Amino acid sequence: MSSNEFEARAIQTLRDQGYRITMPRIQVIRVLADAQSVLTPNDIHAAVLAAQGRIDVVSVYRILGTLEEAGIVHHVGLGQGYAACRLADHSDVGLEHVVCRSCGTFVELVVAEETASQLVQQVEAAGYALEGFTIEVSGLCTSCRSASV
Amino acid sequence: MSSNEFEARAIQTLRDQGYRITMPRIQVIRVLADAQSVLTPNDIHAAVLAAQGRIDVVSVYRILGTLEEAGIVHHVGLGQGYAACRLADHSDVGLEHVVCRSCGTFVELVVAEETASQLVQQVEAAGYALEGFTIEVSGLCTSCRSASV
DNA sequence: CTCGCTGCAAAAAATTTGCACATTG
DNA sequence: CAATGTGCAAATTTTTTGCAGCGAG
Repeated sequence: MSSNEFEARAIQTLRDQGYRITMPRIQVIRVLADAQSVLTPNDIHAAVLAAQGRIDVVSVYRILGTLEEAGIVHHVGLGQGYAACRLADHSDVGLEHVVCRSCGTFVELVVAEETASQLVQQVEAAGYALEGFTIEVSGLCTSCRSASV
Repeated sequence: MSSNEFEARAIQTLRDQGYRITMPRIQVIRVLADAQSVLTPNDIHAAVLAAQGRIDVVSVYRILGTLEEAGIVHHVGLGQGYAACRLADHSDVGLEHVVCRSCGTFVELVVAEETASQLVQQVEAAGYALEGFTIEVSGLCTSCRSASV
């Protein structure tokens, strides 16, 4: 999906859900559409200003909430919290958490050869009502790698 | 791994890496070991106090940093940031991000039938130096579900 | 005894809230 | 025009930093 397609789609989605189409919203959508990286509310605010736009940081927060609710953007990083590594070895592929949105309870799983859909089944079998599913892989991209940061 | 095992292992790990074993550190480890949910630094601080312990929030922050570095705890949620949903449909299994630790660049992938290890290969093929891999599944656990929160 | 770690104090940054005015539909 | 959304001001919360003293090894 191109940047323009994303913008058009996002606006349509907002409209469909009864939200108003306003300049601040368009500006935020545009910044996100063009972004090559994950942005913080602050980043977005700065980007709008840099593009000769005008917006308050507070509005950025509120708009992001709206966009998230409308399913237009993702909040990368489910939440902020620490969890003890209960599983002995997760040096290889990594670890997996099932986090309850309401109480924060989590379960750690080892997933190496299961597919995502199998994983979903397991989670549901464990009694969780699934709401979201995110896989975040962190590392260094090619350019940062060569810059040896 | 039981709560006690976790504590013992964590202390050994710290010792092995040349860190000192101090009361504040033990207290934080103990809270995390007993926790049934993901905790914020604030939560941890409160829990230590509730257990008749004594610690400063600032120390909690610093200790969490140490524990994370030592591989004893995980920081759930790779970071705070928003990303446009570029992929058309991710209503089902979810979406996946590859986020560069340094510049925040990300790539969104669709993963339904790939296994985690296959995914890792893909990521590496895309030029990323893999550092961490987290799958976070969010939903409602059984008890919150019945409480219909 | 020495260096690392902690507490205290304070600054800086991030996020939330209340309210009057502007704007969309 | 009516209701929604925004900006501004300010409070609140979260996180970071500097420094002197305590305590683990």
